[in-house]
Amino acid sequence: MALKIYNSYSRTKEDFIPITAGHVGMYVCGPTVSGESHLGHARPYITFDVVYRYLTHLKLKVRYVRNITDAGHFEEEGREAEDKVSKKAQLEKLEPMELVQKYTNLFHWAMLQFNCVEPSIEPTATGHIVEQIGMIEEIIRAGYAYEVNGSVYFDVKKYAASHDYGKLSGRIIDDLLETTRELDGQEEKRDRADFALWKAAPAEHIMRWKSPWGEGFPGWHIECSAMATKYLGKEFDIHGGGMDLQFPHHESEIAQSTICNHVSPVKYWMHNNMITINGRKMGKSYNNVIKLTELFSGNHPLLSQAFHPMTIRFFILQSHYRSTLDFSNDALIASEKAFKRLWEAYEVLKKLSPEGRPASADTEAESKIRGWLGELESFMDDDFSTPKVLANLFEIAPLINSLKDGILPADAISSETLLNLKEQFRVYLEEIFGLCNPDGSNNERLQSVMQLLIDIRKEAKANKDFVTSDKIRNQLTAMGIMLKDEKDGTTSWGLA
RNA sequence: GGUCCUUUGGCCGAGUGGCUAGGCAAAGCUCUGCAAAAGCUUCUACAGCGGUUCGAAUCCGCUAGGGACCUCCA
Repeated sequence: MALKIYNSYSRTKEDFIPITAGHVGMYVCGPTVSGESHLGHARPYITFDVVYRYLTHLKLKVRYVRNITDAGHFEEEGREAEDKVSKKAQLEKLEPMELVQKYTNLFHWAMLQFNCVEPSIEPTATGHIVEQIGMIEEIIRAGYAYEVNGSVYFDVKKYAASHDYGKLSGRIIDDLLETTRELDGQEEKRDRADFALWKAAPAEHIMRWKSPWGEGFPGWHIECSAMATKYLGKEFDIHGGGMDLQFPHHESEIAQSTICNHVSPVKYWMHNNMITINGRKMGKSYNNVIKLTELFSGNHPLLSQAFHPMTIRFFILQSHYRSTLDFSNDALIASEKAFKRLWEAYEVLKKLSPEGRPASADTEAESKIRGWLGELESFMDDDFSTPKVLANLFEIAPLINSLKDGILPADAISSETLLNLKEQFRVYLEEIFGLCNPDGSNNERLQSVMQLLIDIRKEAKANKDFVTSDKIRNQLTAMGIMLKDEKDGTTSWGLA
C-alpha cells in the first residue's frame, strides 16, 4: 500500500499498514449533543468522511465508528442553569433526552447536507454505561484508579511511572503534575493531573446512573475507550479528531485502554487542525462561532449571503486538514465561485462524447491531461492532499471547456483519455470528495419550461427583437437563473 | 510561565533544497446584437536579519508578529 498517513503519535508520515489485511477500524470523536454544531465542527466530519471514502476507494473494508456524546453535565444553549427544574411540573422540566434528541437530529441533518457517509456504527455514551462501568472496575482492579466520595479518578502519576503519559500531546509529565489550577473536584484528587473516570452526581444533576460507587455519570474520556474497544477491538487502526482533543482527551484514552487491554489502542492517530476566524480559533469559549444553520441561511452579521453546504465542503477540502483554515465571508465567496466553475466543467465533461476521437493522440492536451490525472492518486496517498488534487482538476477544466467550444479540435485527445477523464472526475469529485450538484435543478417540468423560454428568446433574437430577448434573460437573471449562449448557437442555463 | 505550531503575491491557499501549484479579485484581448459564460494573456510572492550550500520560500540560528494546547473544546 502506497498510502502514507501523518501519525500524531510519532509526528511523522508513516506507511499505512492495516492491522488486519484488507480491513480498517476507524474511530472518530463525534459531537457533544448539548448544542448546535458550528463551522469548526464541520471540519473533522468532512475530513474523516474523505478519509473513509478514500480508504473505501482503495478497496479496504472500513468499519467507521463515530460516537455521540450524550452524557455529562448538560445545559441547553441560552437557558439558565436547570438546577431548579425539579420543582416544576414534569412537562416543564428539561428532559435530558429531549435535549439530546434535538441536537442529535440537527447534527444528522447537517451531515446529510454535507453529503457525509453515515458511519458504520454510531454509538451513544448513554447506551454504553455498562461497558464504561466495566472498564472503570477493571482499572481499579489493576490499581490505577481510586474512589473518593463516590467519584473515581485515574491515577496519572502511577501510570506515568511505567508508561508514556504525555507522548501523544508532547507533554512533560512533571509539568503536568506541577500545573497549578483550581478545578472542580481538585481537592478529591490525589494529584492535579488525575482525571475523572466517574463523577458522583450532585443532588440537582439530572443525568445520573447507578454504579458501584453510587449514582453519578461517566467521565468524558472513558466513553471513547469503552466504545472503541467494544466495536473495534483492543487495537485498531485509525483514531481521528480535532487537534484540541489531543490533550487531555486522547492522551487519557490511551492510558485507560492501555491499562484495561494491555496494549496501546491506536496505530495511527490523526488530528485535523482548527478553523479560525480573524486568526483565532473558532470556539464557543471565544464567542466567535458561526453555526451551520447560520451559514446555510446567511443569517449572521459576518455573512453577506447564504452558503450552500457544498461550498463549505469545498472550502474545507481546498486546504490541507493539518493546516489551520481561516474563515471569512470573502473566502467562502471565492470557494463558491471556484466550486461552481469546477462543477460546471464536470457537467460539460459528462456531455463530451468519445465518438469521433482517435484511438490515440500525440498532442499537448493529451499528455497534459494524462500527466495531471496520473498524479491524483499519489496526492491522496500523501496524507490526503486534497488541495493538490483540486489544483490538478482545475488545470484540466480549461481544456474541457476548450474541447466543448471547439477551440481544441475533437482529435486533440483520444477517446480512451476522454473516458478516463470522465471516470477520474467522477471518482474524485463525487466518490472520494463527496461533492454533489449544488443547484438541484433536475426537475423535468422546470427543464421543459426553461426550454420553452429559451426557444422563445431564440426566435426573438432571430427577429432582432432584442427587447423581448433581453427581457427574458434579465428577468431570469433576477430570479437567479443564468443563460449561457454557447458557441454552437444553443443556449444552456444554470443557477447563478 | 511551560510545550508546540505558524508567518507565502490585493485576498484565500498548496509547496520542504534547483523545474513560476491552484482558486478568488484585477487588467487587456477573442467570441457575442449587447451581455454573461468560456478561452487566451498579464500580475513571479515567500516576516526581518544572519548562517549552511554551487543553489533556500524550503535547512540552521537570532529577532519580530500571530496562534494552539496546558481547563470544557472539532
